[in-house]
Amino acid sequence: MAAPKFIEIKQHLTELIEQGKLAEHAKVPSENALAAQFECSRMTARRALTELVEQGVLVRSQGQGTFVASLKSQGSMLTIRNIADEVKERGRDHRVQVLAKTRLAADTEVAIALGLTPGTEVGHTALLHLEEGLPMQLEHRYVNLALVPGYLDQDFALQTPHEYLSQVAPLTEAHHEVEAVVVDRATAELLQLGPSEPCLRILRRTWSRSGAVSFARLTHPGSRYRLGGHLVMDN
Amino acid sequence: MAAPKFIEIKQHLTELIEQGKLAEHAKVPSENALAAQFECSRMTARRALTELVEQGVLVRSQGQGTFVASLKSQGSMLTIRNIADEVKERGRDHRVQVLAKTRLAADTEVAIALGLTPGTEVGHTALLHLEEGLPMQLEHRYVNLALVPGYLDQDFALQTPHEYLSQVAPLTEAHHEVEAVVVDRATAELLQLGPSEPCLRILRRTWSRSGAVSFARLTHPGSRYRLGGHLVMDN
DNA sequence: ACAGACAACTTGTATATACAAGCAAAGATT
DNA sequence: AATCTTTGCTTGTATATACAAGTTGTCTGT
Repeated sequence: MAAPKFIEIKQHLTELIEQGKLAEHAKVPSENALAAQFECSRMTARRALTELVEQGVLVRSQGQGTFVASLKSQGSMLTIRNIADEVKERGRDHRVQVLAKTRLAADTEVAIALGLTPGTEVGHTALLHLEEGLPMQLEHRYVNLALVPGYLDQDFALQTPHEYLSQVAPLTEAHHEVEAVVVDRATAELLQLGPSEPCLRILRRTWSRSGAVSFARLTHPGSRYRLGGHLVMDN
Repeated sequence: MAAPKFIEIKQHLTELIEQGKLAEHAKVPSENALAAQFECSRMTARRALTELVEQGVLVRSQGQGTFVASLKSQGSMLTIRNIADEVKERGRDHRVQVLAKTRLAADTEVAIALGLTPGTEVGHTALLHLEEGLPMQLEHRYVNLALVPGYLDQDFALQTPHEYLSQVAPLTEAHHEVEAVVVDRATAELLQLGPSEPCLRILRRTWSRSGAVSFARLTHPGSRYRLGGHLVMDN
């Protein structure tokens, strides 16, 4: 099945940039030129360009044109890391305790995050990730079983959800939010928090081609975890 | 002069959410309903909704509708944002209180962050950023005066450090870290925190061509601020 | 009471068209 | 040679229209 036209145009331009055929700061074909080339309307071409602008790939200016941006993004905030890999890169031991693995009816927050009707059954896992025997992440994850029917059959002590989902529903898009929170007593005990210790909470939704696959709540002890990010402008 | 219609619709919806007339997870009027209400085309209403979705204010699902996402303030990890712009994009008023503006000798942490010898004099500013009169960021910033001699001559009630530094030392690289922290009593009072409320702290170092320019500690009330990020993989 | 069909609603994608506003290049005038 | 005007290009905003795809509610038949 053919992708939408605006997706084709986005992919085309992204490939030109990746292959060096459109260098940084180079002028990109105009909306009219792309419309002619792809035999679509100017508004369809415009949508492709607008989305690439929002992704930081292009920049544009009324009257002047559209240009390849120079920003390249790196760092753990900008990619979706497998937590086992993060820990191993630090030369540390990673273990998982599987606390729960059930089907349950999606509440409103989970349903909206996954684009489902509230009450729809989803797969839910609760995992405690340990680094050198010390808890450093409590992961609650909700997965759309229509897209990943085998999710609850996996042994997540042996393979992280991220690893499994990467195989069966490769990531195409992610949205995440980071906040500082105070957690409930049970979570505080699981994570072995100090008194009044805050947590860093990451809400992460991921999509594959077929739709929203996973909604994860990742909770880290504030004293033992921080996120890093690194932006480089190549000028 | 009137704002574009799609901007009016965005502001209208943002106000409803802020005033509590549209609660978290509430259903938002449909594209057709908004088009009728604002006497515009469905595509214009759609553009307003689409942009609010991209800002993380709304979430939507084909066939189900459009819903209010989280009410927490959001920033972006993917770009280095000017906080005044973040606040204004939410249709909110941004003010700055200048708490301190001095030269001081860099301690070890600051010196390392800026690539200087401890004891070197740097420019230091302490600013309280307010959104609708409510504190939402305490900014401590240390700037290398060798690279930006005019830093302490600026009026940061009128122009944020980010805006000024963008002019005189354009950003080429940034590194940041995000953590959840408990702050000292003075900071808690400045930010008007609730009891035991944690904070989201962002440590941000930025470089221009000539070297490390700025080291900023940004502290946000955990109850009123979260960071968002959006990744798209073109596979 | 339940299941299936259908209608009505929603968002998603797309096209054609029009005018506004900004910018740059070319041509005309001084 | 310099300046001004005009033209042609660009992006920005907007509308009308159409069909696709997903969801929900209602109605009908069993």
